[in-house]
Amino acid sequence: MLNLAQIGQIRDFNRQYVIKLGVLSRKTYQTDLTWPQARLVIEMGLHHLNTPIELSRQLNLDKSYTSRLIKQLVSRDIIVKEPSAVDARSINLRLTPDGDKIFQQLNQRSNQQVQALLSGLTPDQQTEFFTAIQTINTLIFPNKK
Amino acid sequence: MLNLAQIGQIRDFNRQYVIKLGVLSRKTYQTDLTWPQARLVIEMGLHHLNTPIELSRQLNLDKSYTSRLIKQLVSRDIIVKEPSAVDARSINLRLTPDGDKIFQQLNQRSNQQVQALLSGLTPDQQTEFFTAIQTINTLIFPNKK
DNA sequence: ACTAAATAGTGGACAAAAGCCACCATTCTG
DNA sequence: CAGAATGGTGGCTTTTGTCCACTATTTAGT
Repeated sequence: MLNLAQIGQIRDFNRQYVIKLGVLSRKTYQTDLTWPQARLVIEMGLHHLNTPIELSRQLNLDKSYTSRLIKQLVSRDIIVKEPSAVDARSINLRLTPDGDKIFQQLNQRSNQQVQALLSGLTPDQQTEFFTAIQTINTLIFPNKK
Repeated sequence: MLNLAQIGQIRDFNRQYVIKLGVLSRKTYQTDLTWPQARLVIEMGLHHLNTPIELSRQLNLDKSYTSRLIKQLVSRDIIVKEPSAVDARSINLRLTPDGDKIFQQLNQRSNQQVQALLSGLTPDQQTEFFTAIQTINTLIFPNKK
């Protein structure tokens, strides 16, 4: 078991890391999207989540809020709604070509942000960083394919 | 240099970790504080930041917003303002005895949350986790005492 | 097959969180 | 000593998020 000083260090790290990532990533890069809108688009493009309920669960957002965000994106021709073939209560969402362009843009800039974050490190240090992330990932989020 | 797949894994981790910590930590445990208020109290208790400007910088909050949060905490006798001896523009903040109790409570529960997060791991895995956090910490936040 | 519970989505109303701007007072800098 | 920078505050607005109620469908139990 870890002692209190160690727990404290973990919490310190957590606070700092969250703030740092928040600052870095809350940018939406000339896409005219708000940050929550961009989160939806990124999840759709990256993980191919295509129902409102999946998105709201993944992003931990209220489903009515999610519904409104989707509505905003639909009205801007970034995503489209289609009826679900398997569940009449549900809908399938799809990025439009415009939406996909926006996703590509967000995705590319996000990659650049991470690279910038690591740009002060040597290649060896970057690998060390990556390995540590993998370690934490498998320990904390074990149920991943 | 890391390749795109690795960058992608890091970003995946970042997103998940931020969401997880957000969910876990946004609780203020019967303290009747809002989350931003609690953040201020924790920073004060933990790092002894005692001016509004330090707090706003550390938490990355707008200074007018910070000012309002402080006002709320003062009105609830959780912190007090005192004139600064060294800079007449500034103020010193201090937790009242009540405020300190609240801090202790928040702090203890936050520790328990981290412990709960790690409770599914063996002691060896917990140590592995801690080491990985330390690695990332020193790589990303090198300028720490 | 039938009913009750659970689930997906929506909208109204509202609260919480945060940002922008202008301003004052003080301190720092050249 | 003038001008720039800094710390703090308040007005005002926007963004973000929550709660609740409701409809339509699907699932589970019997």
